[in-house]
Amino acid sequence: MAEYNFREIEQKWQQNWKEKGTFKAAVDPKRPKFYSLDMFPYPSGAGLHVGHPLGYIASDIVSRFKLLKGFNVLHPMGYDSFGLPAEQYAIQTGQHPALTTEQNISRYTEQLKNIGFAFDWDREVRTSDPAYYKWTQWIFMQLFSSYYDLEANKALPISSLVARFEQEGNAQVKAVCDEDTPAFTAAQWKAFSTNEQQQLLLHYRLTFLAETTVNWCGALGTVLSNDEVKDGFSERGGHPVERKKMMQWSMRITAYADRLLKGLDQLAWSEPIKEMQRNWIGKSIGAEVVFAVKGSNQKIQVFTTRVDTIYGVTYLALAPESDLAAELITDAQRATAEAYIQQAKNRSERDRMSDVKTISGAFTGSYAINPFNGEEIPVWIADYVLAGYGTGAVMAVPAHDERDYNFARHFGLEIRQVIEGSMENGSFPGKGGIVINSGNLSGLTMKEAMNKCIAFLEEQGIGRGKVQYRMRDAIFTRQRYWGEPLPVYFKDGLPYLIEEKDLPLVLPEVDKYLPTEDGEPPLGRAKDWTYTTESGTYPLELSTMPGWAGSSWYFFRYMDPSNNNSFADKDKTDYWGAVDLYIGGSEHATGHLLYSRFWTKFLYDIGAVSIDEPFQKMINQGMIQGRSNFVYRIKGSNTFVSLGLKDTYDTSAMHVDVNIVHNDQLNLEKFKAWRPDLANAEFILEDGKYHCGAEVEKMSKSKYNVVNPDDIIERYGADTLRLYEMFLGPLEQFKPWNTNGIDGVYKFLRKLWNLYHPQNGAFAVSDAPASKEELKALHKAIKKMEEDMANFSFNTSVSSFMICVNELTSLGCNKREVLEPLAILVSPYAPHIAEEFWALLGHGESITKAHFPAFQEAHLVESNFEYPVMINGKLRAKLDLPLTLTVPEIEKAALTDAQVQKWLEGKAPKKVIIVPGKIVNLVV
RNA sequence: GCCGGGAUGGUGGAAUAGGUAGACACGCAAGACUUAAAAUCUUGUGGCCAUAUCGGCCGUGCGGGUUCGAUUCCCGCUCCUGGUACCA
Repeated sequence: MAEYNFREIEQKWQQNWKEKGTFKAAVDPKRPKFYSLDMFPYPSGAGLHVGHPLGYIASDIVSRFKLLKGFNVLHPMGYDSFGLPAEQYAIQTGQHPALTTEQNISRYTEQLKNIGFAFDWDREVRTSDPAYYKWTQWIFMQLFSSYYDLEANKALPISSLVARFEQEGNAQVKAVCDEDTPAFTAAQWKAFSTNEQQQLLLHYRLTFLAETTVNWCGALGTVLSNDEVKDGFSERGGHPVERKKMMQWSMRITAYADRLLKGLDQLAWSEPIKEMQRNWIGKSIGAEVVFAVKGSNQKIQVFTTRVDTIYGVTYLALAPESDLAAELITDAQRATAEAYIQQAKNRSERDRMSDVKTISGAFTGSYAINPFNGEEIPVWIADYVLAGYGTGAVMAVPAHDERDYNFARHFGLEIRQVIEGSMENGSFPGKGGIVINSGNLSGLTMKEAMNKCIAFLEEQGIGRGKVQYRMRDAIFTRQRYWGEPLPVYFKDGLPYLIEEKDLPLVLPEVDKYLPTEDGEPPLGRAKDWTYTTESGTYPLELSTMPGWAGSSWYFFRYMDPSNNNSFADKDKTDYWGAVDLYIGGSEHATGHLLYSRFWTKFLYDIGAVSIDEPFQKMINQGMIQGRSNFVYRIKGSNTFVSLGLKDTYDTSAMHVDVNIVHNDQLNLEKFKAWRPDLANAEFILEDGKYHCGAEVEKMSKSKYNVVNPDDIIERYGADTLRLYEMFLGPLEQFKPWNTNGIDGVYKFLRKLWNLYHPQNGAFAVSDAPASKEELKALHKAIKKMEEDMANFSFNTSVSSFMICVNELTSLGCNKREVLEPLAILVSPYAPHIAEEFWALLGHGESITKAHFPAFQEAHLVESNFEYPVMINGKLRAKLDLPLTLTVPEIEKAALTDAQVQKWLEGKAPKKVIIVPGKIVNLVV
């Protein structure tokens, strides 16, 4: 083979890996394991673009590096194949989502295989495969059959809870349950009907059916979770979303809030992602205080983080949505207050969010009693109070809270300072100050006052210390077709699990993928969507699971993908353990990454797995943005002006396909062929070239800036694509895609090829021993690669390969002693060409079975160092000196140097700083 | 508003236990090869000044500080970017 023929080489080795099963992983207790995982993709109809493989290439490099280091590597790939786009497409075209999904998966798989990943394809999983979702349904069943025990601080079987109820009722049971769970004795429990008992158990189950306020998206006909809604619009499709009360399945993720929070400390994730999760969980420590209402037996419960400022409370504020607000309105205030509630309700979520500045509210006419000093304080309705957080009521302390302050100023309410400090600039939180004007709390610090207040509240039975979370329980149902059916049937209106032997509950066929005429989800159209038990035939649940169900545990399934008796064999999950490296986008910070942690902790609690955090180390790759190119058309003509001249004409910019532009220069022939109306286009050029304008935008078809990896591979090969994606910049950084530098990487591979093919393209290596310089060039690269692997700094490794190859080329190196380790070194980045070299060098086995070359410091040891000599902070001379010199010897050498003496002008330096092996610095 | 991340040549980027700023690559320019183009190779390439030589000055978003020495540490800003938001 004369030239570097990447097409032939890459096809050959991809075929070889497949035939030999090179990347098959298997449990092997003798070798240390390494689990390298990518966030599996949703197979969209648009196919893979160059942004997708970025993270996969990085994890592939790490995986191949770990193989060379002797690890047993698990590196799988699969598809998150349930989802909205396939269903929307089904609604439009009638094509079954399974078919669309199948086609998209084939396309993705083909594209991925072209890049030469070291995936064990035998372990591929698909969340929409019944053999897979059988176990998603099984996990759901375990959640339904469990409750969270606060004493054991873990999930326990619901049967043990029932046993306790039979013994002692629920008064002493410390478990996570709904706020409105009634108290009952053992005798009462036994007297309840089965229905009543089941109803009560739903208050405790880790997945439960309850009326919840949900994000309803009418256009999509389904409920969405908070993280699927952005600014009042659906994340997919951008349709408006409204708040609506509906019967929904929920997951009691809040039971795990504290463990999810604490677990973060042990994880090697980036600080921003951990911080996002902390904010999302939103733990606040405070107190619940009950205010009596004057002349009524109504009570107002508030949550506050600053109970120490209780003497500064000058009004209470209720959310307009709260039922209590409506009840507390007196006749005198009825007209204005009810009008206000109506007005607040009519304002959409979005209005309320975008318009934060306007202060509005209404007085109810009622007064509450401050339990600490008996003061009467007015009760207001205010839309800055959110129904969904805490109790939907706040105690307002205008002196020490900015929102309360603004509200009080606006409505002329009292502002009473209770923390030492200056009110000159309005309210201040005063967290470090001393409490004043507060009866027996005066003189205490915030912490002391809080403790005293909480003790008082608990003693009086009118409140308690409380931890409040921002995170809500996760809604677990979607009124859609293309998802996992819930393994639940209804008897007397109450949910029951189907039997485990009947799993999987397979998604039924329907005639259309739309809701039924009476508004039921699409499964309402299925024939015989019922479940038969000994006692009769009952309707099955019509909703399906959300997109995050299948992705919350897929990392376990890879360990044992075809097991039909359990979701994964315990011996296997014990061996592979937690993911050692997880690479994916940061957009899943609060969704997928939180749900996966939750399910893993639950599976740990029930003894199904031995780890309680799924992802030990995570790297978030930055998004690849599009880089659009523009041409400038003279208005009303078919003439296009090059970038530099566009302002001398009256032009309008037009997006041009980036695939017919190279290094920002337009290929005129391809441009004319691009669209029929451009066939007779004319150009005004600069220096004979047409320069295009460029801008960074999102990658999108309409902007003609989508770059497909297949095109790059066709032109340069997969090894070039892999190297170039890494060379583009740090993995975690957001960066626009542009192919401007790709030629350099391609050139590098050809130079590398030439090292092994020195004359007339014929392969030849010499067995002569390598020179000192040759070994030095090699070992510099080995050292750099090892360091970079530890820091996930892939771009700098590519540079170091280039330096190494440049040096070896100028040394004319052709020694096996250097070229053999060099092939191993580059093999994680450019596996195809490396395999080819390895075979040419006479090895029968894949290069992935080789050992990473051992770095030898001895090859880098220098005898001399060129000292920079700085005089008054400026570089003035360089001195080549032996590294064995002592500090006084270096000083002497520096001071006698002619160049240095010139700058010293005969004066003796005031100060001499010498760092051996680094620098000489003289101060005059 | 709050919480993160960032700003270095024409471009992507490199260098932080403080120690020669601009590695590597692209682009550009000049040259070689060629009928020509492509490809390839060689040389140069931060800015300004300079008798264009010796060389000098300025330079890592802006303004200060610490230090013999700061892209790196500290203080105060500007801009870009991600997340989140009337969270009590």
